[in-house]
Amino acid sequence: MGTKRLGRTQDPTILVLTSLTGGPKHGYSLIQDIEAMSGVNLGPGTLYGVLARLEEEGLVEALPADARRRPYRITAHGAAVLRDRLETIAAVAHLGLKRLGVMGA
Amino acid sequence: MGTKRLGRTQDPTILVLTSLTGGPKHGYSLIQDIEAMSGVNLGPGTLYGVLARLEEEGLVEALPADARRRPYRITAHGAAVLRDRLETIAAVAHLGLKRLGVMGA
DNA sequence: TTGACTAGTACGAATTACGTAATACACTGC
DNA sequence: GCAGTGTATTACGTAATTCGTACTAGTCAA
Repeated sequence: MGTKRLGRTQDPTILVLTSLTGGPKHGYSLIQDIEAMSGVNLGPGTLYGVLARLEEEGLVEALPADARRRPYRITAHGAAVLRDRLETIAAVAHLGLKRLGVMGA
Repeated sequence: MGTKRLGRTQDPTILVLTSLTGGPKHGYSLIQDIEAMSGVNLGPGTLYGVLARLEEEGLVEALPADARRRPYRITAHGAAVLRDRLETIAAVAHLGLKRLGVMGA
């Protein structure tokens, strides 16, 4: 019951990067922020996996961590890549909403 | 050489459904339309896999096919689910672009 | 010291994405 | 008539990702 899930259509990568545009965050606080801004609840497996890949690709970087928190920040490169992606995504979403007859699209 | 790829961040499901809001299409023409509207080039494996899953979930339905083409149409349920999804996606994209300092966001 | 919340790690399982190859029809040019 | 190009789908294997659950551990309040 509940929400039929339509594939894996959460795009955790984009959600993480977008959340980080609001300032550096550590994993747990990313989970909360993403849930607040999108309703998507990422499990730890997903989140930390995404973070590791993003760091590997230089799209985010780790900041000095204390014992309990490992904060990350989006890099300039990450911001550029994200911007590109978001522009496409926004255009597609806008087109779709318009064709679905949603007002203000 | 091209776009460094950031994980699997293409969301073929959303792309297919959004393309179908422009009217029924068969697989091959979906590939072309999606490429035109988003720059994303879906291989046949991805496209037909997504279509099969969407049909199974009742988000799209097959129309009478001739020998060579199997057209699909988005269902009312599919449209409702998509609309929901696109609204979230648009909101996230808008927020991200705004925070990235993109004009007109 | 029990319980709730914060943080992150470990790990397996199931889905998905994605690419490549193969098949087949239609049409064009030579 | 046949080679080549474009349309259209199926088949298939693999690799990557997502996602859930369970576990560890520190902090803080009652």
